[in-house]
Amino acid sequence: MRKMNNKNKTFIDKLRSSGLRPTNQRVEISKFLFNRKKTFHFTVEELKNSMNSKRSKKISTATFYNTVHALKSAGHLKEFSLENNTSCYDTNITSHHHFFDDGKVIDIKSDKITFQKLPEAPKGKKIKNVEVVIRLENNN
Amino acid sequence: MRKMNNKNKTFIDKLRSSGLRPTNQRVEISKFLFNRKKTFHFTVEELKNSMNSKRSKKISTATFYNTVHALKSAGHLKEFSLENNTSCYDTNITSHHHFFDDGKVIDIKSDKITFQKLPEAPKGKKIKNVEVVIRLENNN
DNA sequence: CACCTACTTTAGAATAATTATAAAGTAGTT
DNA sequence: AACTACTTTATAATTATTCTAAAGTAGGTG
Repeated sequence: MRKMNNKNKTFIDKLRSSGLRPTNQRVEISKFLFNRKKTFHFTVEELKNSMNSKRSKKISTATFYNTVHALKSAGHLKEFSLENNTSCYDTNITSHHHFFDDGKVIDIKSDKITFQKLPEAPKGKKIKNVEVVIRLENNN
Repeated sequence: MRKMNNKNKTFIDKLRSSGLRPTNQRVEISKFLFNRKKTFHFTVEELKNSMNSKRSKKISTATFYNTVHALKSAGHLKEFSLENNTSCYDTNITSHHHFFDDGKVIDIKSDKITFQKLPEAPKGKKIKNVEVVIRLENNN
């Protein structure tokens, strides 16, 4: 018997409306990612480990990559690069900035940073977005 | 006979004063990186290819990685991550920002961006640096 | 419902960037 | 000239990610 509850409906709709078939794996991953209060930062490897450690039937690595890319393309995830050259994803897709604190990533709400001066885009180009990273270190 | 000119002296001193033995490979790489007017952005792979294509005696990949890391640790290079998860290095070590334009990186002088508002660092932490990336796209 | 087809998932191989290893070479000191 | 610690090198190993091609499934269609 297939599990199904009213939570799933939300994610099935979310997937469908993005042109993605709501397969079991995609629904499970969506539920894991989006069914939470706080925004969530993760690498694909971390996502895979957290989910699969709780599951008897594992989801394959390729599916995690496929699904995360699909969700990103659909605009449900934001991607950014960490120092150590791995892709990190963020369930907070609103425009915002980040603290980087030794591998840990903390969101900064967009309105916490405002600019006095910004450069013009080179000729023929325009600004797509502005992203600020504030690197932290320990006091003293 | 060992090649030696007054340019080399500069880089030998630069290496020595950073606690790095001025080996031939390191001097050559330093000369290639720092003996130019404009600042230079590169990945290790690019550096290796540009230098080795002109050389009969090739420098090994590991040495390029070792030397770039050593120069970075000594504060002569800045590192940043590209979208495609490769490390990019910058010979401009002064505080500054970047335009990212489809893989191409363009420096933005520090004084071209000023802040009206910046968030406070979390308790026990302080701000190490603030880095802005302005992503560009084509007009229209 | 039975079937069809395009989209998905999967295990495993392939790739790319980087790091580790350990043997041979070299700088700088004695 | 000899010594020793630091470097370089080729090669293997590792890590993150993508590719491949075969097996599975969603969502029509009749």
